[in-house]
Amino acid sequence: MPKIKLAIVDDQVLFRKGLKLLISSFEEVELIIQASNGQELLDAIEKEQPDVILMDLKMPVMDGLEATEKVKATYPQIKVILLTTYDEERLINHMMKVGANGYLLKNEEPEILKEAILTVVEKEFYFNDYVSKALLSGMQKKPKEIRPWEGANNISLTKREMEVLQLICKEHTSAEIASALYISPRTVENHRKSLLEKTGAKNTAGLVIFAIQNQLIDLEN
Amino acid sequence: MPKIKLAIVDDQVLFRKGLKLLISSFEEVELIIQASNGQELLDAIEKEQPDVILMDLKMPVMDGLEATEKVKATYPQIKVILLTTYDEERLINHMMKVGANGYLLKNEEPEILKEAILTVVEKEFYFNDYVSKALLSGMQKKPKEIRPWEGANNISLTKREMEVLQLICKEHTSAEIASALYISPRTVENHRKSLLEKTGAKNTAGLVIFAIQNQLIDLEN
DNA sequence: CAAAAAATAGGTATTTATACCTACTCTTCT
DNA sequence: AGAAGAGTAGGTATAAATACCTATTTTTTG
Repeated sequence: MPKIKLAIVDDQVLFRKGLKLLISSFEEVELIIQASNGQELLDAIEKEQPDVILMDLKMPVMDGLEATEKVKATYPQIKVILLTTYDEERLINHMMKVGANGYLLKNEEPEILKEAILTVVEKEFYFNDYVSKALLSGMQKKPKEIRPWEGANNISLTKREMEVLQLICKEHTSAEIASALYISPRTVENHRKSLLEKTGAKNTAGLVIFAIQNQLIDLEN
Repeated sequence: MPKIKLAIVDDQVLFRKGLKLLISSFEEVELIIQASNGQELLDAIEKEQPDVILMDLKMPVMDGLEATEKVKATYPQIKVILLTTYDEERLINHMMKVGANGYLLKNEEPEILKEAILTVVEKEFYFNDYVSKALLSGMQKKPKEIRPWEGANNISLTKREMEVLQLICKEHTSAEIASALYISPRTVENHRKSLLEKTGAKNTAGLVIFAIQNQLIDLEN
């Protein structure tokens, strides 16, 4: 069984040296690249591709997020584990978006590091409890924003109006919405009318803007 | 140490009975509610609140997602584990959004079920590999769908098209845009036409979505 | 239970948007 | 010099959205 080829990217020399020593005690892992920033890493992986990259989040020249994105664009098969000092929940969502396969606190035990490396190779991802919890709380609607269309602006849309609005944002015509909801096109037009009145929009464009500003629709899908 | 109070919600009687028997072998857990749909559950938890709810995703009257949302609105401390037959990746994101604490396939081993129940009580969430992987792939930008109109397609709007698009997003009609730009309404319609063609939008709503996704307009103003 | 709100749907009319054309001028690029 | 694209504008249609109406049924709420 071939060893897992590893790259370390961190601007702190001492941290790299320590990590190198630590990793030399893992029989399954072989350190092939050491870089002090994202640019150095990108230059190095052109010659030889590692299986896993341990990447510091905060680095000069090119930070971990940017570097991860670029690595993944060219070598999607390389697994990237991001390292950071703090448990920055708000960053985790963004990390995952750039394509990182895992996330690890720098003050974890060496066994956890080893487990993370082996896990990303085997399962494509490594999620510890920090990440899972952050992902969860990041995704879940906060009590306040469960119904964002109620409250602040004091505009409350009915269930039907919401459905119609969402279909409008998916570029459907009144007739199409009518068949989708099994109601008359005239009824849809009534809903459109009250949507225009309630939101103060002048036309369909205004309705879409309203929906997006109030996060009533999911731009991703 | 008090037992964990559990509720089961599933429309299939046989499944409920089987689950009940299974759970009776867990010393840490006590089954206090059985319901066959979301509405029954909501009625039942008014009298006594469980610690954990095992909820089927597909149910008549009120499905698992809707029921989860309603339970969480009133009793955010109750942990909800959603059960489903298939590994429906595309649903997982939505499940988490309504506030579920975990997600489990119905064909898991009993030990996994027990682990899931104990884990949600202890850690607020239970993520198995299915979920983690789905979450990850759901969040990561797919190379192809990052921005279909950027890169490969390389949609580039002309100066005029951009101006027209921005005015469309400000809820102006073609006639209004024409006077604003001192050109004929017909010309504006030509620009609209090429905007629809270039962006692949079906109508004004699609144009607005495009403009926002590509940050061509400022949502604040 | 009565009142209010929501959802339903029809009539009629006008305004806007979209489709499919042609065609001229001007600049830019090869 | 010729081609290509951008910007301009007109004709003729149809499709869709919007404006005002009335009116019934169902659901929610006080």
